[in-house]
Amino acid sequence: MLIPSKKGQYALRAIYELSRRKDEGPIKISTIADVQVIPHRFLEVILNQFKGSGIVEAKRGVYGGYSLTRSPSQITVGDVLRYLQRDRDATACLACVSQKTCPFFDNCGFLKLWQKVKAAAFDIYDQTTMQDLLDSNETDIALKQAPVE
Amino acid sequence: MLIPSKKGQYALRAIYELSRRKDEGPIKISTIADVQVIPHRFLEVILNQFKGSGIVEAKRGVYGGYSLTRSPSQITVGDVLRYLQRDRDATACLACVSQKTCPFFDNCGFLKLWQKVKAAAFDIYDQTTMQDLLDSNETDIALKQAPVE
DNA sequence: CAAATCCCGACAAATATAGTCAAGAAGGCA
DNA sequence: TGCCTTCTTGACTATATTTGTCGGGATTTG
Repeated sequence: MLIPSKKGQYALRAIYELSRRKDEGPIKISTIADVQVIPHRFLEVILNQFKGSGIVEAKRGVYGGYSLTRSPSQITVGDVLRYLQRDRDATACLACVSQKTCPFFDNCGFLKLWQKVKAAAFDIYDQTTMQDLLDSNETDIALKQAPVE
Repeated sequence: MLIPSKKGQYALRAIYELSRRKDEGPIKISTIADVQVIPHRFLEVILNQFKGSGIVEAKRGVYGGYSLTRSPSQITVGDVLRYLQRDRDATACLACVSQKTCPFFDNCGFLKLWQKVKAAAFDIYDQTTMQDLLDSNETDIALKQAPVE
């Protein structure tokens, strides 16, 4: 998974939405789900997994919802993706499909290659903050409204 | 898929094996499967998909088997992975999970990010030839036999 | 012709991903 | 207090994808 699964993309979109509205106080799951077109129940599961991540926090009750615990410029795509994967990465060998079933163990000629690629991908993910995404999206919209001909 | 699935890894290992033995004439599927620990029948399917790729060619009959059509230094990991994916990439949007279901179409803030990551990965894959893998593996083995202390 | 080998399409099994549900806990407010 | 709203939790189901298998057919060589 270097281009995230739907779940990963939902997570990012949800956190992106929270970033967009960081000054509106807690945002309800149902609001995020509506705006970002994510199945409500599934988003519950997803956001719940971010408990303890230090990225979001939840509040129950009438004025409850989710909000960010740090500013969008301090949350990277890498943070989000890594957190979503934390248990899997521990066991699974990123190089071969699985260290147990790889017949070459530490002598697999492809291992270094996979590591290089994963590093390259996470270089990019780690350098991209939620704030960057907000900014780049605004630029896009501006360009569309006043296109250069 | 930027770190290849098992199938992709099988394909690479098979072509790697053909590279190692490029001077031995056609190699039987069953030989490749044995050496590289790949399910025989599955490998049949996989190699069959490379028909028309310009990477390998098959010969039937008693002294039949597979062989490369170009030298290992002219086959990149990118060639192999791309060929394996050719039909999928045509329809599926590499950016969102699928263009049809992505609610943001061409306005998805993440699209450029996925493209960047995919490009970074294929930069590496396209620069890595089968010959490179052969060479690097030999170096590894040499280092193990005479480790620097 | 027979034996070896690839070829082909359909099928089956395993795994991963995506999504749902029901009941509970907690916060806010009258 | 009691009620409404919202997150919490864990189990459950459904769907898609990946990984394989099988039987029989086509080719080549001797």
